[in-house]
Amino acid sequence: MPQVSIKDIARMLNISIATVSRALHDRYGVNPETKRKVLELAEKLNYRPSSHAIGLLTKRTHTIGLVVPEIDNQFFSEIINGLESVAYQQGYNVMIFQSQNIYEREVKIIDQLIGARVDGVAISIGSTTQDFRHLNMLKELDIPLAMFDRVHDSVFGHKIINDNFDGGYKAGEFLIKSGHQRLAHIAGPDTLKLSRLRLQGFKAALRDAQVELRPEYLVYTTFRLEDSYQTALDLLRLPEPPDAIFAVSDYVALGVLKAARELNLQIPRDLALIGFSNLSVGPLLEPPLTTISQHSFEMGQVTARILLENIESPVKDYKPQTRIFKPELVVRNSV
Amino acid sequence: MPQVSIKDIARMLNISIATVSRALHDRYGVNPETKRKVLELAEKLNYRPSSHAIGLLTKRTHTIGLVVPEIDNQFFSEIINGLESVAYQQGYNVMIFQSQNIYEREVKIIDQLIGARVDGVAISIGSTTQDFRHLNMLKELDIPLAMFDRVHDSVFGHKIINDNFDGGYKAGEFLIKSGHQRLAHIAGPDTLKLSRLRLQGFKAALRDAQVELRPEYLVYTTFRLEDSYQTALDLLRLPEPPDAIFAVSDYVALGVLKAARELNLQIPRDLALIGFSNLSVGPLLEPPLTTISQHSFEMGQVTARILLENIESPVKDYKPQTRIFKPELVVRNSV
DNA sequence: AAAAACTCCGTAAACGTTTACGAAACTTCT
DNA sequence: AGAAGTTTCGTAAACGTTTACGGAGTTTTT
Repeated sequence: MPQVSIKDIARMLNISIATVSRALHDRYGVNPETKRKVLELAEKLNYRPSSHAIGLLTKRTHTIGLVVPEIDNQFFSEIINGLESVAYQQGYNVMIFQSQNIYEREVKIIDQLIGARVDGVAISIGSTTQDFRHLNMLKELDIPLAMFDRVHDSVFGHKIINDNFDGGYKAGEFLIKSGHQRLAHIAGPDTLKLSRLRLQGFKAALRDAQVELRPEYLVYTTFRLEDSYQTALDLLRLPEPPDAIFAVSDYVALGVLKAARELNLQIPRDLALIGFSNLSVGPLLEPPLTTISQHSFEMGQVTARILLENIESPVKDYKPQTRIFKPELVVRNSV
Repeated sequence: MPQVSIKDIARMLNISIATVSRALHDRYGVNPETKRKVLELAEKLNYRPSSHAIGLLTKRTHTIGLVVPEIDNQFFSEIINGLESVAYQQGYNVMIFQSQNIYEREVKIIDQLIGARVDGVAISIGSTTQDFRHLNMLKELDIPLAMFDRVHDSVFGHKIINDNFDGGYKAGEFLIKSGHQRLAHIAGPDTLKLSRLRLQGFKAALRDAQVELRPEYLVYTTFRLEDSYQTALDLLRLPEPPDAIFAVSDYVALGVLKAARELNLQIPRDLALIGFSNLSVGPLLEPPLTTISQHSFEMGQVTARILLENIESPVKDYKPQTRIFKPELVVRNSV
């Protein structure tokens, strides 16, 4: 049998739908006997209220839409968990979508979220997105928006970000303090703001310590393992290779690790290595990977809090908030 | 300004909602001029159809609900990606939920999915779930159900599973073929069927090769890294330690790796190690991890296909299908 | 010039739910 | 016994959309 509605129950019990509704909601003024019958039948028929009907009527869905580039990325899945933990606690539920870094898909997802009349949207913008109209549309529709990690200045909404500059700085600083001079950086795509900032922070640390960054020691890669492995290999095969590498992410650092093993380089003896993100496998690598940690779970929590506060407060025109998280150096044995 | 409806557009243009609806859907019999005006205004006002209204009316949502224990688990996120790829292609979208292996949450999610009137449900059952009424309810409500990886016999629905017995068998067989005799197994919780099956397969391989499995070489652990590390440590500190370990998962194998390093054991010289799942970091470990691979992406695709076929076909009482995937040995250097 | 056909559009019902309003029926008070 | 209050319930509108049906107005046919 298909889904049962409040109408069906009313008909079967020969009462009105209003009474059924009241009984189900434990409202005042309904005969205990009637109520018992309603609840019993509802239970028996597996009645579940239609969120469509309720959403249509109340214009509230108690749902927030969450868009990430990809979920098979520990950083994002930790953020998701943080965000969900807060949302559930406040009686909201979370619809998760992946943009796969494909612009068209991101737009389509946003359209769907608008269509689903979610109460708010949290997003980490895909790397290929250049046009932000779909996001700014949310403001016009009075749908609160929170961006995390991958944000953009031209978009109206809350921003919860990492201080990537600071992370890069800390990485450079630590490598220098550990006695290294020939520092290299394997950077991420220049189109990504986080790549640029980590690089800038790194450069600033070298400048402050008056350490030179040789041009050939600054190389770029994508986040694919093959690429970072190849890039690292090229870097380490230079006539005069670096004695320390700051990798833009732990994933990339894994590529370096592989390349170093290939060349029979001992880490940290021959080469110091520091990553970024604090992957959970980090401590289990040989050697355990020194890295910059990003408070991902907490970022998710804060994103949810800011968004929910915005949703629950009746203010029409909200002031976007910005929260910046300072990354943290996690010292293990790779430096 | 808040969300615009078809009514608003009709009012502004002094036409009826029916005409607006027809114009938007490119239906026959609407004046090109009128149509132009409608489309223009809809575009200008960022009109998006309410999925609630449509869902209410048509009883179809083109949405499937996906429930996994956790997404920060590569196996599941690969399945999700496989499932999404097929679903999107067929014009469906996917709502992802995490049960966190908490029974109450799983029930609540199912209730929500019923309330949201999704067209179908795909689930990997949480490890703590003992009561399956919430899942069997789906059948009563004519909502197609597909279970993947963690299924249960008493639930009516499609089943897409791994042959975990075969995986365990292959692991044991390979270790023996590689010349090892003192084989150990670090098993997962006995409550999980996949743990029991991998163990049984492993045992069968030993039996077939007439290799003894010493009682002290069979130990249990959870999937937490700390636990598997400790368990491995205890195992390797036995007076006569094993010379080969089959770990119930790659995560657990990581714990073994750590323990082995702690004890200065060389892998594969002093100890052979084989995992299960084929984590993406596997090839980057030292040594690269031999493992049993599970075709996760493909499992997701098949789950989607079976579910969608069921959804699109008008058959009322469907026959549950079962698809069994054979895992595959991936030989690297840890054996 | 009337009939027929076609073009374009509006009316209304339906989906499932909540809730304001009001109306019976019953109980209590004076 | 009538007034007043209480308990219990039903009516109806609204949310946004699709679609069957029918009705004008216009064009074509005979």
